Amino acid sequence: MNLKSLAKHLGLSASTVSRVLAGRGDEFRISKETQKRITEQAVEQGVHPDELARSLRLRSSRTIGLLIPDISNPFFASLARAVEQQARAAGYAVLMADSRESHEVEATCAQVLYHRRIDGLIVAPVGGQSAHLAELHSKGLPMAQMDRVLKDLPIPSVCTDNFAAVQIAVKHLLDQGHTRIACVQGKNDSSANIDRVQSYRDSMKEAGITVKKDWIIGTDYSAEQGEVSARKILSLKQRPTAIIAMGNLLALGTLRVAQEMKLQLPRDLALLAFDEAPWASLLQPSLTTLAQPVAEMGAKAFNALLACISKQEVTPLHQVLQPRFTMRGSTQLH
Amino acid sequence: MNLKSLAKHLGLSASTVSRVLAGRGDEFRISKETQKRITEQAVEQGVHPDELARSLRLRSSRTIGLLIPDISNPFFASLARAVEQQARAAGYAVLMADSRESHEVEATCAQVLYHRRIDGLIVAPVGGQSAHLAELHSKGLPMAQMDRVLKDLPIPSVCTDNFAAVQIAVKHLLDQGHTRIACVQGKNDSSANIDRVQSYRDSMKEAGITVKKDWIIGTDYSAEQGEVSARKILSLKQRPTAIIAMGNLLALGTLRVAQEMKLQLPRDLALLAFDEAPWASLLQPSLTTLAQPVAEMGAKAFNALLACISKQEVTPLHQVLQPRFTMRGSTQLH
DNA sequence: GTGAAAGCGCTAACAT
DNA sequence: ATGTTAGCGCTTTCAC
Repeated sequence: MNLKSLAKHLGLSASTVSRVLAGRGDEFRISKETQKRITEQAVEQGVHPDELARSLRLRSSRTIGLLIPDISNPFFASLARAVEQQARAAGYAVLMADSRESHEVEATCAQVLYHRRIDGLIVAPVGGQSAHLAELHSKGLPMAQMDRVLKDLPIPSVCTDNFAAVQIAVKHLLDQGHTRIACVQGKNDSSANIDRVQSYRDSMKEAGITVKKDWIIGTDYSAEQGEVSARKILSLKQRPTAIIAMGNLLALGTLRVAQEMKLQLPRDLALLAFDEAPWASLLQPSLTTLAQPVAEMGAKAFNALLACISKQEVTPLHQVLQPRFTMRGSTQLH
Repeated sequence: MNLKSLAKHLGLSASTVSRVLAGRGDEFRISKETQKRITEQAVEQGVHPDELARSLRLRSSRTIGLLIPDISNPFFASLARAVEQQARAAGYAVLMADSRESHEVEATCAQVLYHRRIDGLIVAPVGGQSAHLAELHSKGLPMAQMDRVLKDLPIPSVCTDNFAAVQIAVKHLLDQGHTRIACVQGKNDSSANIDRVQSYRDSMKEAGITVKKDWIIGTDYSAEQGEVSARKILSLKQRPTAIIAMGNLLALGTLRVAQEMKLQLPRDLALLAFDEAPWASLLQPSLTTLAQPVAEMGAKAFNALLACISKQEVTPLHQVLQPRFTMRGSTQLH
């Protein structure tokens, strides 16, 4: 049952029905009586305008794309949730795609979404390459970036202050007397990771400590890779006494190795990790974390996108949110 | 740039271009030369048929809806990932919505998706109420259910064998000498929870143990609720010696309380939980789990939906997958 | 081998 | 205060 047949059934034109159903009856001075007739019948027959047809006609689908590298990572899952909630509240639907940390998948997904006429795209880019996204942006697709930022593109972004976060982390570890501090890093061309590692280098240099090249290891954000990296780091002759894990799954991988090697935290090894997780406080000892404000990040990214869609200026173009540091037992002998 | 303007640019009709771009050039005996001209120009100009317009014309959007109660729960996040992957491989896009465990939100989301002309809907229902979903189903919307099943609806479903899972769990705990076994349950009108609790009751009865009513507590699947429930259970005068948590977050909540009360696992309390999680093996002691085959569940749900969409019979209507039991330290004194 | 025309269901400009 | 018409971009029937 569609709008046109409802119109016929009521002896009215499709336009009139359309106007009333769009809630613009008064605006077009449709008589109260007609309005009532239409609304009542529409409810009774369960008639709603077909969104597909509307989208085509209005040149706007009120749908956004959400492109994420790994929805099974709790950090991104929470981010996705925040975006979806904001979007729904604003009357937008969300086409979700998981790029699986692959540039190729990211590129094809973005294309597919684009051809489905999304009004805008929120992306947590895989990182490293930006041409495929730049192309869509130059074709006029409104976009916003979250978490990871392709800085060569003039696309609004929202991310955590990764510099500040790692500064806090390193300072904390130095305060605890550590000097051999290592990093289990994530995807090494993702902006988040680049910033984190750079901040680590800066902070270490400032403290007068030479960072050995074996102290920064890792290729992606998975628990498996965390294990591999941690195993390398903890097998060094001069074993580091502290590790900063650049993601919650990396921390898990690192912990697995620490247990396997029977290292006692924080005595034999201090561990500090990005991302708050419900299990962080439950480990023995509990895990010191750098929480990223996910809900805020998701919401701000959506708002930035909304601004782009309505051709407004987004200022600042790149928003940086403060992390929350929670000191727990994994780094602190009390 | 669209198909029509490309046609004009080539001095051809839109029909011809459409046919070639749909890969049906040979079928319509379009000359090889024309085909080549079209394909080349299309690539060069980056022309792709507008999916919105196609959907309208073809009466199929090649989009499915995915309605989930809480995407930030790792179990559902993994499920969503599996569905999205299958869908993409089959050329479908996924409109994702999070019902936040609310019937109202679920109902509105389902409506919204329906009016966006999704070809089908995969839902992990909040549970308890089914009328809002039944309505859409009776309107002809192909549907499939995952994890939780509304058994009064003739809609295909895929879920874990919750009966078998809890049977294994209870048997294991009995074998360890426990008799006062309690449940931290999830949403008590979700089918998964109902089955799990029923199986618990059956198994206990079979073992000749009377289940006290204080032994089954809980209202939803969150860590917070897990805490509340566990606190009640562990404050009973005759404290249960074992707890089965019906979800991974519930287990976390329970653990929090156990730590707070300085209970030593498994000596003072045995804990066994649904859902495998990357942190399960890392806790001290590690957590005994009942893993659900999420990837398989997501894939099978999508396949069932696909069958519905193409009007095929789905048999069996309700698929039940076997859980994987992993015995770890939280239930076992060695 | 290719094109013209109709129509998917809607909305907006232009009637009256 | 409401209707008629055109058109969003595509596919398909029918025509030549």
